[in-house]
Amino acid sequence: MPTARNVLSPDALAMVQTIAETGSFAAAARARNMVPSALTYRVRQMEDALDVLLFDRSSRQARLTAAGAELLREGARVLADIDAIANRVKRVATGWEPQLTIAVDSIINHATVMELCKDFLAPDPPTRLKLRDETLSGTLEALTSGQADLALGVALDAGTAPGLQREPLGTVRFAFVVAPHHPLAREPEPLSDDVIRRHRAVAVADSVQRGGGITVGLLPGQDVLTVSSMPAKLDAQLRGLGVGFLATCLAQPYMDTGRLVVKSVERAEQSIPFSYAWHKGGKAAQGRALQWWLERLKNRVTRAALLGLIATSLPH
Amino acid sequence: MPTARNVLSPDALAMVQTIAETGSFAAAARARNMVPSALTYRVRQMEDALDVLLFDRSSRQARLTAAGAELLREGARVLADIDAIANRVKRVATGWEPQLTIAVDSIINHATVMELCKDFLAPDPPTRLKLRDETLSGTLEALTSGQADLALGVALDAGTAPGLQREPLGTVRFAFVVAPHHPLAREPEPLSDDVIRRHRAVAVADSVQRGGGITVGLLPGQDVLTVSSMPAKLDAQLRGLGVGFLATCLAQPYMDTGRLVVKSVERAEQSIPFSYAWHKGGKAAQGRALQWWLERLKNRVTRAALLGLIATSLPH
DNA sequence: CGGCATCATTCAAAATATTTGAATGAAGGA
DNA sequence: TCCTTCATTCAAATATTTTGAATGATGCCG
Repeated sequence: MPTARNVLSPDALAMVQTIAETGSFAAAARARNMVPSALTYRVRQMEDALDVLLFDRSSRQARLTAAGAELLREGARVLADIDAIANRVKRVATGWEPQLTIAVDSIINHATVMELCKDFLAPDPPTRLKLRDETLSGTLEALTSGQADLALGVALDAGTAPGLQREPLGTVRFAFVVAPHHPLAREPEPLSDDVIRRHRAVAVADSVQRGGGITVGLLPGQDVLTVSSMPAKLDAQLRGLGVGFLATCLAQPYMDTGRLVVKSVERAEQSIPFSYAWHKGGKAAQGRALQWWLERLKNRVTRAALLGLIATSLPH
Repeated sequence: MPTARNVLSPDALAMVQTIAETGSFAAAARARNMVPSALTYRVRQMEDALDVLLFDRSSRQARLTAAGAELLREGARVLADIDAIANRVKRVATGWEPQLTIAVDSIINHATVMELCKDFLAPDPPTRLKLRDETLSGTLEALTSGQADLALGVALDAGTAPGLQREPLGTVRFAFVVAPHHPLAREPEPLSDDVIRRHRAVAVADSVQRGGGITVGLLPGQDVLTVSSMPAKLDAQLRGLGVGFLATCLAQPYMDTGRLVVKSVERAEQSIPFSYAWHKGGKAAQGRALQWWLERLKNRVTRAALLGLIATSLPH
């Protein structure tokens, strides 16, 4: 007793295609190096399993019924799927992961990440790439929760989790900067906490999904404008909507042109080391995609470019 | 020599699923009423065809490799597709079309069409329904060009094509109406062509795809605002953006509340009969979906509702 | 209209593929 | 260490598919 799952093999669907293309059972049998009765037998098997006639045989050449035409149409898509799957399974067996998810902190230079993606994807690897934008403790959490395979831009004091490997990217200096038209621009230095507290701060929202998240650099009782990334924080401060620390590498072009002014403050100035992290496991446990990225991240210039410390010009 | 197209049958994919779910070859064999060696043989066939190991056999229970996991993941979708196709082919064989396309003129009452669609789709027929909005000669052309199976709202003087069947929906009266704040509202009646020509007309664009299309009711040299449907024409005239004829059934609520004013004109007033049309062919050549619609369109109340001559309350 | 080529099918035999069941070696739990 | 249960091997049994000859039907061409 044949069932649909037994007889609707890709080869059977391909046979229906050949019949439609050649116009007759006889021609299709010749094209497939079969004897006509074998082809008749197999079509019958399909018709029995589906309990419908796929072909109208009242004329000399058998013609597709409406049901047969429907099977032809839908079957073409399944055929393409199967061929793609077979190809994909074979390629994954070579050691490449089906997918690699990278959590990218908003401090990380976006253009550099894109350049790396371009290099990775150029030889058409089997691995699909997925980027997730994160901020603050959300970057590491994506990794520890298993939602990401690699995290770029983890602050070194952001806690430690067992089972993770880390390597340093470099250190980012933060400066307290304001727009030149902001009232704080005219205050005598160094600025005290009391003076700063009277003005709105610009803060980046933590992208963490579990727990309360962290806030950085806020003074008690201070008004705050919350944005979703470091570039957005920069923009808000350029517009004089608020004040706060910015990575000097990010703010430097604007400091050079006078659109931002550095103010010295009584608080300790910040200088934070960032790293990248991935799950522990020897080289044998890592897919080739992750190995590719870890290899590229070893490069000193790449690291600096990711932190925006130099212009994007990666070595190959 | 097995190939991917031979061995990646839906039944084989289902077998991989059972192995993953039960956790071992032995349990999967029991679940499928097979002897263990038969299952081993079939897995081997798949592995040979794909030239990859789908299972790691170094432990007591065989475990999926990365390639095997990929096949499991992608295979689930193909399985669902195949089952849906088998179901669909069988239902199409019952006489229902895979798809029915209806061209609906913009004079037709939209809510009534939706009510009919709802009734048609309620018993979950195999036929997919596709509506196309058309205007003027585009409505009939969709039918004659084979892009629609049924046309609702064909003007009776819109030409005849061989091979079509027609039935009347009813007659729509058109009145020349203007917004009360429009300058023409204060002109003495009946309005001559010379007076009308000085004011912008609102015209509906013909949706026809071949040929130049037709324009209705424009005077030579008259300014025109072209919109895409009768409801849009009504809206433009309510806003006093232009003037022209409107179906009285469409304009009546606004005439009653004084938002539109009827003006008598020297030109002959329009009263146009509309019909619906489909391809010639006896009942045996029509799918059951088209038959359903033709049966419903025989009803006198349905016809009036489609022309907006009565409120939408269809008999079942 | 008749003849002929070619179509799809039937049928039984041949060939091939799949399944069975017993035996074996290995993993892993108590 | 012993025992259960795992996956595999192997040859025989069973099932399925293919073959090839014969047949009846369609439809083209002279």
